[in-house]
Amino acid sequence: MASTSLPDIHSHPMIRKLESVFTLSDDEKGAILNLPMQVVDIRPDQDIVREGDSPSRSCLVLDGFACTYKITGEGRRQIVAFNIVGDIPDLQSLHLRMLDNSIGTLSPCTVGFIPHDALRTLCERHPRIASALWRSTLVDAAIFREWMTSIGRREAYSRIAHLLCEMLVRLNAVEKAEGHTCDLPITQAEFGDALGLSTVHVNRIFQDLRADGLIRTKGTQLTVPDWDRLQEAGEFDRSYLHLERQNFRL
Amino acid sequence: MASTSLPDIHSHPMIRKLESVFTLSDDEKGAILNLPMQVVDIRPDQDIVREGDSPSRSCLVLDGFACTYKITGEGRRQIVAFNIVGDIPDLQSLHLRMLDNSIGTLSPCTVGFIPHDALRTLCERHPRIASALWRSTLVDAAIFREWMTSIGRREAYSRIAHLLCEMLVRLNAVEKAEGHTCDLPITQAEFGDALGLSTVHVNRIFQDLRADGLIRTKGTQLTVPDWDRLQEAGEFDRSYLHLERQNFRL
DNA sequence: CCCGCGTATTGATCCATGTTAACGCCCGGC
DNA sequence: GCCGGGCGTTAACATGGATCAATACGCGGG
Repeated sequence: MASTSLPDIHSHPMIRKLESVFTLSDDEKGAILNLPMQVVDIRPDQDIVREGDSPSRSCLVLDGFACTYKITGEGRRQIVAFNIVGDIPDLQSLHLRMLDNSIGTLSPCTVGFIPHDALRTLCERHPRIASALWRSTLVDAAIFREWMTSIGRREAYSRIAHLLCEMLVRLNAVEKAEGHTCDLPITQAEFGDALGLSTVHVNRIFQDLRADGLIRTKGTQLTVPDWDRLQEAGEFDRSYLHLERQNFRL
Repeated sequence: MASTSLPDIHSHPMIRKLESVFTLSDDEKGAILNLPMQVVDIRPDQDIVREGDSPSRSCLVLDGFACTYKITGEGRRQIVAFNIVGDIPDLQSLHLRMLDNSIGTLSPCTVGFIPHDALRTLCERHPRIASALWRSTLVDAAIFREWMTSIGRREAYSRIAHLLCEMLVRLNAVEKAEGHTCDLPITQAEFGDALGLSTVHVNRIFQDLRADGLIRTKGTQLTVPDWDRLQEAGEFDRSYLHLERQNFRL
């Protein structure tokens, strides 16, 4: 599969992501740019891969919002992660035969499928890239731990505040937010599925957050007028995101 | 630091764990056996490492039960993982500068501290071991996802049933259970902290599970008289544990 | 054999959040 | 400009689980 060439080197989301940890050599950058990648556009609310699949490739989110989720025996959905540009939400399938979760789009998405063979070769030849990819799966795990803590031990108000803080910081890190404003094409029902709350309750709390002046929304756009108070409300401390070399205005 | 030599090759928990995925060469086994390891006994309810630490070594659980946890701003505890023999609960610190969680003992524990240097060298020289360690952090993440789903979307009864199934399967995998019986030195308060429930409610549900004939307890010992029904009650499907080559009686 | 302490158990009451069911708004398609 | 569907909003009511406060049990130490 030929790779669709991207405008310039720094716009490759994988390079951008890895460079947030350390500087890549030209050789390493070249190896990434030469990865075979099948680029596909996907409509909203479509599954990219399904629980039980044994994919032979992983998907890199090039644009849009996706989510990782599981469905309960009773048919209830738990979203365990929101995936944004640069994320490789099923990188785990490189080492685990069977997917234990599904991944679906929330908004229109562009994703790049990269064969496992190519990734394995990349890792063998470039140990630093292998480490960086390992690291990125460890950051994902850190986010899981934080979400678990939110869902298990924080009340709805701070749970939502926390998630909004996280999304804003992560989107800033990939330049998909301008300061305290970002586009967040996530419905209240989807927030509920991520936070273990009902849609109705999410709605109630959103109104409280607005009334308290912590957030403002306009369509899918979120603005945070009082970043400090939102962080307090959510007990948000970004260190679990393990961001390094970030150029935050936040 | 000299390694305390262990009885025989197969009793090294790390070898046993890695061999559950693929067969190690003698060379690989030797490298693991030669890892420098400081062996320490730790009393119950002691922290092994704390959130915010930047350790230069990782700890391998050699015996006993430990847990990974976070404390909320309001001082509430969320246990995000139970650690048993063979687990390396802070392996992540090999690639992430700062720990985003604490790890503490539940029962008396023996742990082995292995310097990061030694682990990094091991990974460089033995790529298959590196992959296996990466894999094991991915399995940990899969367990996080499953717990999140339980906490977010399952009611208390099936949440507890699910966790008991998981512990029994994991303990069987490391030969720390005999069929449907195992020693589980975890208090009801600790179960509560792991499941996002109050101690009182955990107690009530345990009584329901006993009354329904799904479990029996005697001190810290758990017996599951009806494995099928317990699995149903917890919607338990072990595939997320990604066990391979297991010799289950279960 | 008794004491003391951590853990399990119980009962009463409260409340955060779920459920159900309308209704309304906005936006894209025709 | 109207229609339809998804999403947000509201209200009334139900409930799982939290909290608080005793009380009981089991076990190691003296």
